[in-house]
Amino acid sequence: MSESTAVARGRRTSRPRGDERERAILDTAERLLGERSYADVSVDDLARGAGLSRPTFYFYFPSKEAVLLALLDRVVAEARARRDEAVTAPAPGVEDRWRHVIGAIAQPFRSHLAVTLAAAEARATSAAVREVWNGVMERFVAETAAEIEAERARGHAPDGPPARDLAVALNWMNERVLHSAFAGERPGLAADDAVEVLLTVWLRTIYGARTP
Amino acid sequence: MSESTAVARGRRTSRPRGDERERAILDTAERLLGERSYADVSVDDLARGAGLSRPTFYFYFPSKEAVLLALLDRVVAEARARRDEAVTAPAPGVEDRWRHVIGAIAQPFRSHLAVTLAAAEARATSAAVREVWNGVMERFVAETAAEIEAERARGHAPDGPPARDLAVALNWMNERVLHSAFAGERPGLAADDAVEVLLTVWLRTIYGARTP
DNA sequence: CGAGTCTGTCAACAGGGTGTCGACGCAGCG
DNA sequence: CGCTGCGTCGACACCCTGTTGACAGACTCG
Repeated sequence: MSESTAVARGRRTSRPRGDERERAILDTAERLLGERSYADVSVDDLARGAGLSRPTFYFYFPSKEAVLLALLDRVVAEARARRDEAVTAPAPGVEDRWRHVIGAIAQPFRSHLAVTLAAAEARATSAAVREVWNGVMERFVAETAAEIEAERARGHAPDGPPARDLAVALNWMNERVLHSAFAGERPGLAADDAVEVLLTVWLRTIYGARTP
Repeated sequence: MSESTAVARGRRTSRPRGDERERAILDTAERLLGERSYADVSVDDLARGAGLSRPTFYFYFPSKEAVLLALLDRVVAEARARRDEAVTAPAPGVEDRWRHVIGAIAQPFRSHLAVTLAAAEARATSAAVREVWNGVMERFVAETAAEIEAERARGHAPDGPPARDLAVALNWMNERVLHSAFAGERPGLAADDAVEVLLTVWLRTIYGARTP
């Protein structure tokens, strides 16, 4: 897991060639995934798109899945970074804080729509993708749970089910609702409205009422 | 869409044979899907499991997908029926009513776990499965929205975002959380706790507080 | 400066899946 | 009794994946 960053191919005295082609594959993948589904993009498409033969593709990546994982890693890392930013940034109030956290996570997935949708599709069959994805969710859940507990400790949020259980429900909700909004699924929310609706559910669930 | 029921194969003077084999394929599918993933079950497995050759399988079903749709139709129909029951059944209070509705929908999907997980997997690639699934969700959402509006009209539920938007978020949440609970994904809730946690989110979201 | 080694490349193959075609047997029916 | 059509399957065409083995060019080190 977390291939891409781990693939620090050793000494590269004067061989920019390899990196270029790896890049070309990655770029081709993101482009093609914008046009058709993950299942409909073959290794051959990726190779040809990057100007090489299929066997040569396998020199750079062990599979189509690995390409997606590399792409996904970048998006996931960005989402994590944005969330951290939003959490530490000063906010005028509790409501705005949560709004920014939810929006910060959503933003990278929205702007890399092709990768997001491909990952959601591949997750159904690829254990590796599922692992990365659930790892991200796990972290969001743990952080959310801690934040809810802090609010309860401060006396701002009422008691109720275990904070972690609520965090699980809320984070999975966000994942599913944002996915359906981004993919234009029906039933679904408009992508621009989604964060505000989700925020309402979060606030009411955590604080027992919209205005804590 | 909705193949199975529509496949009322015409006059069958004395040919119970065909129905038996169709049944055998369906049974084999549900059994095999309990053992491995949808992707790992081939048409050949289905055919052999039902005691026929691959080409003969195609006499009964146009594809593996069609078999899953037939299986899914039954589960979906049951979920719809259970929900209708729960809605009309007398309930001691508002909270119990919602609890029974959520639980009623969850139950058939839980007891036909293999089909549920296979459908979730296939939805990623099959437009037909997605259509059936989203059709079910659409109906649940519409009904939920109407129920929320009724509660608002009665003065029991506070105003807020459009009822339909909340209904979309809540129903997708249930779908995703129940799926992860049933599949044993992490992060996830214990299958037995899930309904109660979801109920809390529903009540707080709809009524603004746990106890309306 | 030439032998060795490493990166990069691809034609050809093996294997497994899907869906189709054409032949064939075996009912019931006129 | 011979026709019609359901049910059946062997064999085929096709597409996709991942591997093998041979080979070219460049750097590198004695």
